[in-house]
Amino acid sequence: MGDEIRRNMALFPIGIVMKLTDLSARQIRYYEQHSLIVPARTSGNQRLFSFNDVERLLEIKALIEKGVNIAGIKQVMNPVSKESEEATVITPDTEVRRRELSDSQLHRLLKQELVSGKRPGQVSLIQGELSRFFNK
Amino acid sequence: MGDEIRRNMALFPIGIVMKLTDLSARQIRYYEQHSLIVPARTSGNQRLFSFNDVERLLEIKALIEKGVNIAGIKQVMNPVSKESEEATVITPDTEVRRRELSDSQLHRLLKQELVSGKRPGQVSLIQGELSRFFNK
DNA sequence: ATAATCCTGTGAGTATATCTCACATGTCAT
DNA sequence: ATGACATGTGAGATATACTCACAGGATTAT
Repeated sequence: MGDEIRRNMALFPIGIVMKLTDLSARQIRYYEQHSLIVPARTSGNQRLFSFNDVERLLEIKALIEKGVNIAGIKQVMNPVSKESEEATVITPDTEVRRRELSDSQLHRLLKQELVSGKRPGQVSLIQGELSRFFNK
Repeated sequence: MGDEIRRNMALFPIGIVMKLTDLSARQIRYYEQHSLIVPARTSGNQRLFSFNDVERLLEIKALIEKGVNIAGIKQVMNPVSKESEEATVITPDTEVRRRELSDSQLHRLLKQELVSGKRPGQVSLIQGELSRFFNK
């Protein structure tokens, strides 16, 4: 429960996300334009991405590489939740809020199957990939 | 071992670190100037901070708030190193360190208030603070 | 008391990073 | 060939960050 809270905190500018995901800025913005991700913004309108955003981007990338188009990705991936849309932006007075993005396990299972070709229950490649960056 | 590698990955620009630590850019740069932290740089010379850097900054902040000066913080904290093992090298600032060391008042303060029950560099309280952001 | 030192604020001027918008291009599938 | 899709690229503007210098309050030393 409390586990996932900070994964929603907006931390990274697009430059870092580009390196983390090996996607171009154009691609990242394009995916946002199509509501695949909804990164937070600074007061100056700069995008700020959370761990969850990076995870989603890695999933998106994997699907793209499999030839899935945007519409297909929309079908397969969890829709961006209301809660995620108001990602936690860090401000001087931010008291971190508790929120839980818990629903649509069905979507998650579908996504995992499509992405990894594995049976549900297995950790997806993508999640494993992201964990290489900050979990271990 | 592989555990710590990613904690050392440069991810955050200074603006994010300011919010995470509630330190001013001036302070952060000043601490770097005195080698308390050594953030990475982008190709364009922008600072990039890792989780470890943020952790160190939170430790530094806690010490500052206790009235410890830079020299004292240097004494108490683990030296910055790429490898866990680092030889004690005599550097140009050794002289300064020695002079500060002669301040028995400071030394006693550090020993009593900061290293009580702990080994230097293991500031569990502060690490707990960082975990509020990422681990929970 | 005066001087020196430490730490942080602030401003100027410059450089880097990111933003939006528009147009171009390659790849498919009609 | 036409068109939709996904991405590249460039221009112009804004935001963020950089270094350097000076200022000043608080402490510490002379």
